[in-house]
Amino acid sequence: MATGRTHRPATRSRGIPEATVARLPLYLRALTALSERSVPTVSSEELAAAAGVNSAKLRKDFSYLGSYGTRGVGYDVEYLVYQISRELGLTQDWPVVIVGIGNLGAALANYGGFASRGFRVAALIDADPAMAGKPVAGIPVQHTDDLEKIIKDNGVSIGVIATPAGAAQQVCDRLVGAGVTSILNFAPTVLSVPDGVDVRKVDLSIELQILAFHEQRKAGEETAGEEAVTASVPKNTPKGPDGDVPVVMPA
Amino acid sequence: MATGRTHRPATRSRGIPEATVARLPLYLRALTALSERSVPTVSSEELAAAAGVNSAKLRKDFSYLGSYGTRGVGYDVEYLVYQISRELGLTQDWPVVIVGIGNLGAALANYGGFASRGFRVAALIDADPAMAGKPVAGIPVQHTDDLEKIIKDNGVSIGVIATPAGAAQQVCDRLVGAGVTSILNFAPTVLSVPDGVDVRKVDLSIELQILAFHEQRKAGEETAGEEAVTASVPKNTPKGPDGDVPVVMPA
DNA sequence: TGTTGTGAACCATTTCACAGCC
DNA sequence: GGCTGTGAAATGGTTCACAACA
Repeated sequence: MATGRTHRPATRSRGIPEATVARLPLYLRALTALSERSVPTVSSEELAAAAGVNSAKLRKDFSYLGSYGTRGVGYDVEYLVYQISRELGLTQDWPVVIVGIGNLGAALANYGGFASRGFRVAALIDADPAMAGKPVAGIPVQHTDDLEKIIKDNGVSIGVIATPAGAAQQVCDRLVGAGVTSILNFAPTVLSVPDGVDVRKVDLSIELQILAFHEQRKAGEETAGEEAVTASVPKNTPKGPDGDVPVVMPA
Repeated sequence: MATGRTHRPATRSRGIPEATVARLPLYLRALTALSERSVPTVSSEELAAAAGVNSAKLRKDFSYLGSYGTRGVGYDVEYLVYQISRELGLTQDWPVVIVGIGNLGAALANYGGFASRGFRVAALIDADPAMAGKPVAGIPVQHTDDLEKIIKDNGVSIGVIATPAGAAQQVCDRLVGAGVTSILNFAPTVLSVPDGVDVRKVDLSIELQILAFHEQRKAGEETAGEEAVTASVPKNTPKGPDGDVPVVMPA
């Protein structure tokens, strides 16, 4: 969902399909759980079940990374955890700033899973002078005036926008101007960014509307007499990696 | 079970592609903004720009809904707003419950865009007895014990899960048992649900990891020639080839 | 034997390009 | 002349099915 032309045409063998990239975090999470239970190896079938995908897809996904499995046996859990982490760039530290410390921004700052995987909240930024200095999740909020300096001092390349929609584009422009090249946008707006900058968006309202669409169709289904089909609707939204079937996961 | 011969006859005529459905909310938002500015008509080019897609895609998307445009002129804004709203099921009221009123759940409850389009927060539910009765966003929190009753009394078919990961599956099971057929999951877990139940997930950590992947790639771009780590690397070595820092994540 | 890795078939989505209509 | 609506081509992603191999 990057905007416009992102990075490079040089379609090297190094090119991992976007759909695969989007599933790697899912595999990683399932693998981490296995690792914590000291499970040494896992088959594609088991891991796929834990990640909620089918095994053929998982094997194909892994084949883009290399041949990390052992035929007749499966995959070494620790080894895969490391390889996927490395592929995702999680073996390095990613300082992140959150801009807009309202309800949502504060919730994000407090979100634990944030820090756990190489991401570190380097700074919180808000436009309200009254918030300046107040600690949220143990981190003092800084004023928007210092945005550029904060970005540069901390070497931030990933920014999270949790401002109201009206402020989002302006904040985005400043982040990009200061050197941020990846943005996670929670504001309900389409952001416009130059080439080379990635934007991903998270939008509650859109997700609900998509659910409503399917919900409405389910309701109308009983009355639609012509279809003999339908023991199951095309559930499951093949948009990203889907949340669908199985299982597990502690903490 | 998902593995059985699932030869499902494709749902024809009424079948709007999932990718199109996922973009309708985007179009709707852009159209609503135009409507508020009293713009009477838009071309596919203009609307596409506002929604952040290209115009061919937009026209193709609209063609699945019907022929709502006028050649040589464009689309009537009000008319399209209505058609898309109807298609998405937003002309009816959708009572929603939020389960798990922590930082995130409270932020969601306070989120304005929620109520704006047919979605109404019918109840807030939390497992902590100490929260019971306390108002969040003007709505009193109710205890999990009453979950089933709340769902039924309010005719809720959409549930939002904002609990810790460990509680999510159990909450999900109870929601589904009580009649919920669409779930928006904020907990970092793969939920298992029966056929006919839709799950969409929103996962901050996954989004960041996807960004990190691209970010890493950008960084490696200038200094090309990344060495290929491949099958020649001995397995069972959770250590990188060279001095790479192997970060195996903690909880 | 059991399970991976992968061509090849299949399916979905995007993009192109232009005919059709205002 | 301008803009929509849509076949057809191109691209991207998923699933099948089986050979390779520890």
